[in-house]
Amino acid sequence: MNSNHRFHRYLRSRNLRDTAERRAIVDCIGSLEKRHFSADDLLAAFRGRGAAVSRATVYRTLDHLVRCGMVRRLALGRGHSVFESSLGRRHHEHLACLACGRVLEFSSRRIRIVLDRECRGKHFRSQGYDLQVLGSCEDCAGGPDPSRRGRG
Amino acid sequence: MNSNHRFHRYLRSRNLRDTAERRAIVDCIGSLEKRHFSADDLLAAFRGRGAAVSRATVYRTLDHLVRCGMVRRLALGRGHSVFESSLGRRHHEHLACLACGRVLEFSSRRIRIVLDRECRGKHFRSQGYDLQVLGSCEDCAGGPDPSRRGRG
DNA sequence: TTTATTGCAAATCTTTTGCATTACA
DNA sequence: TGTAATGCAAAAGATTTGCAATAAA
Repeated sequence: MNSNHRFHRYLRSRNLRDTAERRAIVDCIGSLEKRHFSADDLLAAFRGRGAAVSRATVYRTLDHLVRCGMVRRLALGRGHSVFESSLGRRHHEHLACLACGRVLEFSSRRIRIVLDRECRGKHFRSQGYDLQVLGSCEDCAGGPDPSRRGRG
Repeated sequence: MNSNHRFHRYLRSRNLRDTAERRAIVDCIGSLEKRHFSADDLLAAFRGRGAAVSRATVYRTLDHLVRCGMVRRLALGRGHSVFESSLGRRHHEHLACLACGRVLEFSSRRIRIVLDRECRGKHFRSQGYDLQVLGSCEDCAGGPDPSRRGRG
């Protein structure tokens, strides 16, 4: 498995251990239907399949996955992190509907170019970026309810 | 005061009340030295000047200010919101240094154009957007975590 | 007078942490 | 065997909420 192999290399390079729990979490993320998920969604998915991993381990493993670039941590919700598997996906931006929670995506080479130039000019070393447009999608066009921000 | 007047109009249009606490909070934000502040920074500023407003009221008022566009809620920190007064400022992007917390800013017409086009194409009604590049600033070069990490 | 707002404290919610136990390497 | 990882429960934060008292309109 590609993802397991990549994680394995990361763990090994840092003298971390390749545990059953960590592998299970990577697998579980790979099989989630939702592209964007919270730590709690992961826990729920585990419960759903009978398996079990502690909440603490989920958080600790997500940190590793973010650190090694296999998962992105997004700022879509409020009060909690929203994650996204970035395996085999090019960087992309988000259009998040505040009314129904739907998240559309798009990718723009032009934006990447602008940012690269900006960072270079300011001698800023980028480790990645996040861009989200908040508003309402086509279906919710009527009247978005801005008080209902969260749950990505 | 321009900002008080704008807030006043917003309150009035919604049948909300123009209280001393709300006015004090708007004033306090206007006099903060920090451009980016947390709810707690605001509370501290109040304590510093002898005045007092409850934590709950600060949160409730910040919500209103965000709703009426006088304050932006940023996703710079983790676990808490960072706010920024948007009065009299054009939209801008952030380069946030993970090591020292410094936040550089820049503005790009080109990015706005890309986003406008994208939203139009997807019939998405934008209410605003947030773009932040995370990484390390010139002074902190090397970063908090000098591990391998590419892609900007 | 009517009803939104305030302050307080308790409640929520998400994430982190200390520690004894378990299990990779 | 040595040490990192796990699970649990407690802790830590940030934010929200119920409610009685207060104050705009």
